[in-house]
Amino acid sequence: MEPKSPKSDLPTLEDVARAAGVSTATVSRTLNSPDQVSEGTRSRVMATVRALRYSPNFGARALAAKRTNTYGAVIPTMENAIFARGLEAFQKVLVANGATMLVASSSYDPAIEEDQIRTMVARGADGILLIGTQRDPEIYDFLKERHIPVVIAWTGTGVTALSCVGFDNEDAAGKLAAKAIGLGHRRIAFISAYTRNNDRARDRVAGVRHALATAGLDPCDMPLLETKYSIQCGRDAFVELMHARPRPTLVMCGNDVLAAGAVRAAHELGLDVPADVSITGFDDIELATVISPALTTVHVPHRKMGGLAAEALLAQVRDNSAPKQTTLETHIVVRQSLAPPGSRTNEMAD
Amino acid sequence: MEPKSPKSDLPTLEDVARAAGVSTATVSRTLNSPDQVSEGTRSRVMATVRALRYSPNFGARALAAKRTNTYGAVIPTMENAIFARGLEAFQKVLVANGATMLVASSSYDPAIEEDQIRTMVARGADGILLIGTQRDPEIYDFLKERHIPVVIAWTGTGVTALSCVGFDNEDAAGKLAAKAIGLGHRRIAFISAYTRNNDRARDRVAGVRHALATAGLDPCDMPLLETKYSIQCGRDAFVELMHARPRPTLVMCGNDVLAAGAVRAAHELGLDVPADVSITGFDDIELATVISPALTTVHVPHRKMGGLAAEALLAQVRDNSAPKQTTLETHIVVRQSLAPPGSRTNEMAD
DNA sequence: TTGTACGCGTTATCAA
DNA sequence: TTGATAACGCGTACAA
Repeated sequence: MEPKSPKSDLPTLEDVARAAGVSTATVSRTLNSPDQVSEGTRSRVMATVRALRYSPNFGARALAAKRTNTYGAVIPTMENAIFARGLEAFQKVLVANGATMLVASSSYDPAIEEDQIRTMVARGADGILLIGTQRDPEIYDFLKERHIPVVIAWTGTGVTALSCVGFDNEDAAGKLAAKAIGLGHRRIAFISAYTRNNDRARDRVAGVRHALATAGLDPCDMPLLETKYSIQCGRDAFVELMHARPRPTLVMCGNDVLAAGAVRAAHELGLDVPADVSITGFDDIELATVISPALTTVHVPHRKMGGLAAEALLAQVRDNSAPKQTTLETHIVVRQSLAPPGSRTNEMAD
Repeated sequence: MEPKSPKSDLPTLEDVARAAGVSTATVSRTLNSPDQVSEGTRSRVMATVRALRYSPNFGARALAAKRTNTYGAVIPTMENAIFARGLEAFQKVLVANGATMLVASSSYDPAIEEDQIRTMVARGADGILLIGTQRDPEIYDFLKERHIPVVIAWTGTGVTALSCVGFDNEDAAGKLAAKAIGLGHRRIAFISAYTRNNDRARDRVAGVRHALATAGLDPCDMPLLETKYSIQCGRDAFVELMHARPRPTLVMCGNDVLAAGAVRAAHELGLDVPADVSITGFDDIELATVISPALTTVHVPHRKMGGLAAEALLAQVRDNSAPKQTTLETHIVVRQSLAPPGSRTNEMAD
């Protein structure tokens, strides 16, 4: 072993202080609360800072200030457009406020997620963004014990002591189902993401069932398939559901990705969408607009959610403000994939 | 000001040491290099660590060890599937090695990117992942001066002193163009992402031009439109290109997103793809398989790139190994959007 | 407005 | 194998 990491020879606060002919305290103040320093010294110090290309040492700063200005985000995966969007917005707000983002993904695995959360804490995250409420309660105690503010996104229900910014998955899915029922659909099938560790997915199923019951239909009659998050899986599930006789007139999907797979499968089976079978999605990602027919789906304000989550977290950390629950509105986006059952219209849709 | 952030009352190394009846040094060793500690004390210390729910203080650790085990990734945007994939893989490898990822996005803005890079450094990143080579040379000096290893991804050309893991954008685009020319295409147009701060985009254009020249065609004749990264922009660009007479028989796109927009525009114009006009993409993201016709495109191993980038960075930081250039292979994925020109079974073109 | 001086929680060197 | 103890670089009462 030799020079190792000669990260040394970098100027320190003291170097700057000496060069500028002031104390380290003054340099520190100049950097952190400029208005406590007189115009003259301030500019002199700043000049020296630039001249020496000084940059504060992160560890030292964190140690002394007990704050890292770093926030963690633990999400299922970045490869899902809805989280990518949310994260991007989360990060932008953070940066706009001089903070930085740590990211970890859990692959929807609760054990990994817990690990990642602990890692975030160990890495000195000042606050943490989590997706959904579904996890071992112990982890919440852990976070509380360490006074780490948390904001939960993508779910707006069932959260009390924590900040959250989300929407009502159940209600949104229910409204879409109600609309379809109003159109005349009775035989409705559902393709869902795995509900085991996913409260959002579960809520969406529940919403549809509720709508069914409200319409006097038996929710238990609804064929339901759970599967992984991928186009291919949506495709396979759709094929399987189409074996039922009589066939469903509508296949609702827990998200747009599954719905895209369903649409493809329909084409492969020689079925016209929506003439032979209607399909709906959820999320309203770009994908929904690109396939044909374009998906009727539920629009979820992912970016807004990410941005608000960051603001909520920052408020808790910087202003020590209380946790706040925010519920955002969703709305149904009507496109071509949903039509009344058995409606073989000609393809001149708008 | 009041209690602020009572992040106190957390156990420290010293607390553990006292409780376990050993010195702080021993506790530290137990945690960081267990094999330097005897079996007996080790288990005793570990027990106390668990009992006290001790977790090392990040700032203190970073200050003393001069290392954060944190790596930064500065990318154009997470909302682009290719970067999301790469990042996900990058992060996974990092986690597998006990490290954590910081993320910042630049929105393709060089000034913002530079800022983010500096922030990463200020946040104590041990190494940094950058996309492409295109940036102010000064920033490289800055990084070198601070001994921060860098790995550049998405480009495999023109890098010498730094680690990189990428592929030959020019060559890949050239091969696809050559294939199309072989199919008989002569009037080829190109829709590119803005090339101004994007070496990948520029290389792809260059590759096509080169293929044209090789085939005895004049590269300057190729209509070229630069636009933003979005389906809508791809759509608009395509419409504009189709005003030319004679029309191009093939519109190549710098990426799959633009190509998806082009395909949509073709439909809107009543043009059949590929009978009336062929379209190609680049990247091979899921989108390419979902639209119809599915895109003939260039497959780029985004995940592999991200994973290798992490390994390269870790190697440089932990083993102080030398920068390494890695070039990955791409290949053409043949789907339905590219066919010989005028291959409409019957009917004449205007 | 500025300076002094201490403490923050670890790591790592050196002895024992 | 273990223990003292000196850095590490900065923030911040407190004093001037």
